[in-house]
Amino acid sequence: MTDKSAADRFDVANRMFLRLYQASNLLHKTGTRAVQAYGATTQQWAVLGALSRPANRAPGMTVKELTAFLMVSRQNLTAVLDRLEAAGLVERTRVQGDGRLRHITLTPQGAATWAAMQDSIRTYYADALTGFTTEEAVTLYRLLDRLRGSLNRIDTE
Amino acid sequence: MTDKSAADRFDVANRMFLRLYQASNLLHKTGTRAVQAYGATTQQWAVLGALSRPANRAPGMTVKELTAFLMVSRQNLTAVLDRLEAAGLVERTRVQGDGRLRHITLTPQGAATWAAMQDSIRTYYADALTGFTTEEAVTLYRLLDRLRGSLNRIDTE
DNA sequence: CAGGATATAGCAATACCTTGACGGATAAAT
DNA sequence: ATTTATCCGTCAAGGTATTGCTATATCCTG
Repeated sequence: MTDKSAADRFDVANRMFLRLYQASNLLHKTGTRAVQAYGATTQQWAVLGALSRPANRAPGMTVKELTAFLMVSRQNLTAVLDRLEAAGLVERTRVQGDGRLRHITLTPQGAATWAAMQDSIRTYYADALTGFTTEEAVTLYRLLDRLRGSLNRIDTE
Repeated sequence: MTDKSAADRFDVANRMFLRLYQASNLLHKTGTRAVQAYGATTQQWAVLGALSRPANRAPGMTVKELTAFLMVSRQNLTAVLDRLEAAGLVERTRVQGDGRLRHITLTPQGAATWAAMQDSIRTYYADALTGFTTEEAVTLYRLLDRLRGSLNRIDTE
């Protein structure tokens, strides 16, 4: 029956989005606790992680690139960067050739902090994925990636 | 090799949590936009949804039950309930037999608003799950449910 | 060179989320 | 009956997230 399957789909969506909401809140709660010894939060962790990737390590990333990568608003990211800059973990430098841009780079202290955080992050990931096979984790990643894609489509329409 | 699979697992976890972070932000952004005509947000939507379930419709839910259901702090929920109460959508009433408790119930206006929101919610769910089979949505729900469980275990340890 | 698009930045308003601490009212246990 | 525990609200501080508006550069195109 079409009615029944439509009702099922609605019910599944309802439960799924509630779990997404709960899991996200728990991620920030437990994740921030995992790195609080370094004075960081999950969002700051995400920014440091983005900047520490080999391809972005040397040249840094512009604010625009960071907002595109993390999918957050510029106004929100500015505040996070302010805190990271105040903590001495990140630096904003003007770009030669295009004065509008500022490249966000890790400071030596930021790189050291990121390196020091790795053990805690490893432990956190291991704890969070207890009971998950790597294949299941990959499946979850792919489904979340597609959901992100469809939500992003809704957003930019 | 143990090293290789451990590195893979770390990498998968890293990508998966970034997608969770992004999808969650997009959920609140696009979801709130979907119900903003009713003056609601995704969190208020979640509260109204909890209260409108048949089992909880008549007696209402205590603050403690709501915080357990939504997995948010009491202090946070109080503010959300204040806004819903100010909007006339929910009511706090003292419970006979146990004066410590307050039952949160939908007002007639709250029930009407919830009913009116259903079309927008249906459309939103359909849009968000475009490209997903119902089976895939179920798989995502189950994986998120397990992730929520393991994060909750981390939280309460 | 003028005009439009881009990039950064600040300010304001609103809402959500956490932790911690304090207090009042009520109920349960000793 | 006194102590202990539970439920709820409040105040405070810190951080994250959105939208909307304004401003200041800079770059590119016509």
